[in-house]
Amino acid sequence: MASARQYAGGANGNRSLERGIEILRAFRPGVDTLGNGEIAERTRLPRSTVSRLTKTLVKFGMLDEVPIERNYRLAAAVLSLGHGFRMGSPVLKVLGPLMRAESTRRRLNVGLASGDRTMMVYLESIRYNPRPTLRSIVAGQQVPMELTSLGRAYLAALPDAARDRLIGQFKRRNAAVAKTLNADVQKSIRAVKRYGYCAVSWQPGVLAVATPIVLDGLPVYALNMSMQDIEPSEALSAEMGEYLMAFADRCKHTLSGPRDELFQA
Amino acid sequence: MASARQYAGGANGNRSLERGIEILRAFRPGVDTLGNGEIAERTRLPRSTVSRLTKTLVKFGMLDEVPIERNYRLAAAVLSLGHGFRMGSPVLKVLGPLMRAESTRRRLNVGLASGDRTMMVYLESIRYNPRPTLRSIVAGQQVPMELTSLGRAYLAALPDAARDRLIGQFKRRNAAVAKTLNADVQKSIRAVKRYGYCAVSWQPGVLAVATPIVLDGLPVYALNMSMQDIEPSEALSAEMGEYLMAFADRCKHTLSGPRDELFQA
DNA sequence: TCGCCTGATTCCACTTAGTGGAAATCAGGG
DNA sequence: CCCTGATTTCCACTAAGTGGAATCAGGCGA
Repeated sequence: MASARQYAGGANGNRSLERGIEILRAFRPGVDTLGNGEIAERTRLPRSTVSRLTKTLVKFGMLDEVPIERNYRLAAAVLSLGHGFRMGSPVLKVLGPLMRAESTRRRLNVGLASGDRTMMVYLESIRYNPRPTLRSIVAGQQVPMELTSLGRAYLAALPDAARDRLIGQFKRRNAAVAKTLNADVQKSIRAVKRYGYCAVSWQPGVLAVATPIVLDGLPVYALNMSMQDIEPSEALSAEMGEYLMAFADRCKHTLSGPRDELFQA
Repeated sequence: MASARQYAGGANGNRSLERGIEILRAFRPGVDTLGNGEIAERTRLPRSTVSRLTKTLVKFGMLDEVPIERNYRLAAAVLSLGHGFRMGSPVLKVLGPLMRAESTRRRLNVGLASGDRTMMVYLESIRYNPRPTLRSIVAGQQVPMELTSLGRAYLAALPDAARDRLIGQFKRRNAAVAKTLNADVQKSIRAVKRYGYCAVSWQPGVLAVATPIVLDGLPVYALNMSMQDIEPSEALSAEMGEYLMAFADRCKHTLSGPRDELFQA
């Protein structure tokens, strides 16, 4: 007898699809391959259900089987989707070239990100290096929202309800440091509201500043600049903040110019 | 009364999940945003069903709503998945650095791709340019399997059944040129089997050569080299073929060395 | 080599979750 | 303000999905 608890089905969504997506999301950087058992544990789904869903995901190209180890890894189709996302993003289309030029001009890293649950996802992260061949561009990398300037700038621009919901999740996730962390987050958010940007050094020797980009009818983005192998200081923060705000102004100007292009092909 | 035709459900898969994935796949480069109506047309699904599934996809971060136009676009989470795929790919982990070095050394484009349905998907495409700042790396781009050296090398290495299924799809898709195209494809496949690689010029002024990479327990990959703004010729094909085969040998050697690393973290 | 043992897959009766046509709602333009 | 075209919600229906139990496969130790 199925003891299944109710799923508020009907018009509210689709349970199987939700579960399938959760399975895909169980594959994060660091966990390259997962077997049905591990997936079942992580997603807290019955094993038979997982078995069926992974089969479907394989059939539709989202997962590859690794028969030798009886497990799965993400398949090439997810990369196409990611590429589609980047190509379809009007903001990236406009800001990408500007960001690359600015990275070279200022000799620092420039990034554009948006939120996904409790993480920030880089649409593009341009890693500056004095040697041109060592510069690189990364897309899709995740960084924690509550610990980074990027995430805090994003939070500052979010509608109150959404922000509060997220902050609740940070607390639940890491109750130990919730107090002090929350204070830091609030401070950054106030900084964004007052000065337009916030500065955070969450990795030793790295200083980052970030500012939100808000466009009507589009998700909130955050733009950052960062340098590594430096000594974080007030003065440096202020200087990078200047650069960032000047750049963000140019970005917003460019974005608001041919606004139609944002929504047309 | 639901006139729904049977879906061979049960152990064979999950219909809702299939449909949800098809909706995501409807967003291809070129179609940045889609409304529920267009999605319904393209996927041939009932509108109410699409409405429910898109709602779920939004809730789980795979789609963003564009309320102003009442439609959807791919969301940041798909980019994370793509990044996860790249980070989790043991082959790319090993070959990426080699490919970048080889691109610089030989002054040409180097790419690694795998198949997704009837398209090839670049895990990495390194675009050589004399000016280092203009070099770029792209991931996730799709190119047609039957028209490219990449795709034909891939086909040549596929198990017979899978290859025949795909060739059937090419024919169905474009019955007009099926004859001549099929001959070309077969010729390329024979070239791969005889010489290890095939050469194709499917874009004017661009010549590409490709060879398959087959590893036990992993999907088939194809490695290519290409040059643009040149005059395709037999001699050039042969030269690039030499380079490619030499490089592929090094790749295979590197891959088979620490084989464990392919499957371990 | 053989048989245990762990984990994946398939089976199957149950019923909930999903379906799709129709009605209601919404947004936008004339 | 009403009309129009599209989208969302409603709702009765039942097929599709579910999950526990049985079966199967494959690796390991004896």
